[in-house]
Amino acid sequence: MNLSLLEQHSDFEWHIPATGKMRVPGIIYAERGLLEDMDNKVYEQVCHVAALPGIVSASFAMPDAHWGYGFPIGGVAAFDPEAGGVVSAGGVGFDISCGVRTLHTGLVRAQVDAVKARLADTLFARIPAGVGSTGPVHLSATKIDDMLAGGAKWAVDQGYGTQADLERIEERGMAHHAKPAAVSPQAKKRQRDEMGTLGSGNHYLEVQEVDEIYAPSIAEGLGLQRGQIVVSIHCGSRGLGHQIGTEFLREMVVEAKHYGIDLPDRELACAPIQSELGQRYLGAMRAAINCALANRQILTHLAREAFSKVLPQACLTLLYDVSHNTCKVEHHLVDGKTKRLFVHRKGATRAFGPGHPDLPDSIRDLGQPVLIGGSMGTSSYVLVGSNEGADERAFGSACHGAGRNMSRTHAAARWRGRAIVEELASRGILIRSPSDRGVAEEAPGAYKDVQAVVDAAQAAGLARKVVRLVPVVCIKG
DNA sequence: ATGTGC
Repeated sequence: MNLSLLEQHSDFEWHIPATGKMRVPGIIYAERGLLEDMDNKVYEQVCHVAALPGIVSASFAMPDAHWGYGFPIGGVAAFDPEAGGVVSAGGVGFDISCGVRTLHTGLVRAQVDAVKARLADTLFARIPAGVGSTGPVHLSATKIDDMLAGGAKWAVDQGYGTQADLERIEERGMAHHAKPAAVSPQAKKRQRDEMGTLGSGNHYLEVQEVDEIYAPSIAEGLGLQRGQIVVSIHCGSRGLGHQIGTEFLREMVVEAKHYGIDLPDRELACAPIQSELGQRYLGAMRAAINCALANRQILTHLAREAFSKVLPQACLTLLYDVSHNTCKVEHHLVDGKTKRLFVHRKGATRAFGPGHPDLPDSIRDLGQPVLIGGSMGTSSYVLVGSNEGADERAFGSACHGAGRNMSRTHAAARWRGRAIVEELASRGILIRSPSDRGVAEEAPGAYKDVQAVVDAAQAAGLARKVVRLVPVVCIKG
């Protein structure tokens, strides 16, 4: 990115003044090195989002931002329905409610090392992974509607997990005001056999060791100690979310001119929040959020079954589950007034600070866990939201992962999946994946340095580092 | 991300 286009406000905050059709400024949180490596497309996309109707405060980008469809991945934007604000399918992303959950296991590293290969093989046999993978659950048309309305709560009611799990999921495991009727038959059909599957791309189930502690008292409060083993699951709403994104994007492009919206880029197709189309998309998107929450809940059940075969002393309890592709209704302070806003986070994590009323009682004083998935073979991090006084950054948001810095095509041409698996195995990290090409596309070298991203997020005041996690076993989609 | 590509 051309830094001469930006106004530097601090080492970690850069502004794009509102010019031309921009209604608000752009704000990018990153240090100089990350910014220099960012595609100029991120700059263009932040500016385009700033031109959408009803946007408030600023168009934000997180330190892991990269070029996405319409909105940058790592983008945050909030819209006021009272001021003609819009909802955008491209602002949520295709993989609606893609997210990460992390589970305690009660195990330490030595216990896993003793059975590591068997654990990897058992998880790989149990966890459906890859393009078009199907799962152990098959849903009739009416059952699908129950799932779309009930989310992880529905999954727990079906026997996949416990009530205690629900406490540690955003919105207690269920998005309200989901409208299964707004989801097309085609989207439902695609999802019938895909519940409890990882999918492909950057999705994974990883066994990790807590390797470093940065904030001892918060780590203790979250139940995290050095040497402990945790499990993280990264996946989303599979074919259903993708189908909903595709269909509404098409409809929003066609309808935009009827609503009098001048699109800076057709990929930013959107509809007024208060319009019929906007409301229908929100209902379908919330159903997809419930699909993703139910999916991660069923995968948790499968992981528990796999652990029980190899390490029966393990007890998998949920630390937290956070979605990073969403549009949510939240109340935030804008120009001294509390407003009801529709906050789009695309490749960005909610990061509420300590004391927020939406956090579970048991961890409210610590702040919301922010789960940052690293690239394959590198570290992941647990952060917590921070309250930087009244000056809440980006509506309480933080980064979501390392962020790509190379296209999938480029990565697949440069690396061989098998060589990467062997190299990681030599370092004690066991990868199991159905796809060599998929592994090559996810080569660690195709991603930004996750440590630089997390350090920038902390320095910018978006969130606070708590622990680092290193991979032991990775089931890769 | 995706029964991967209008």
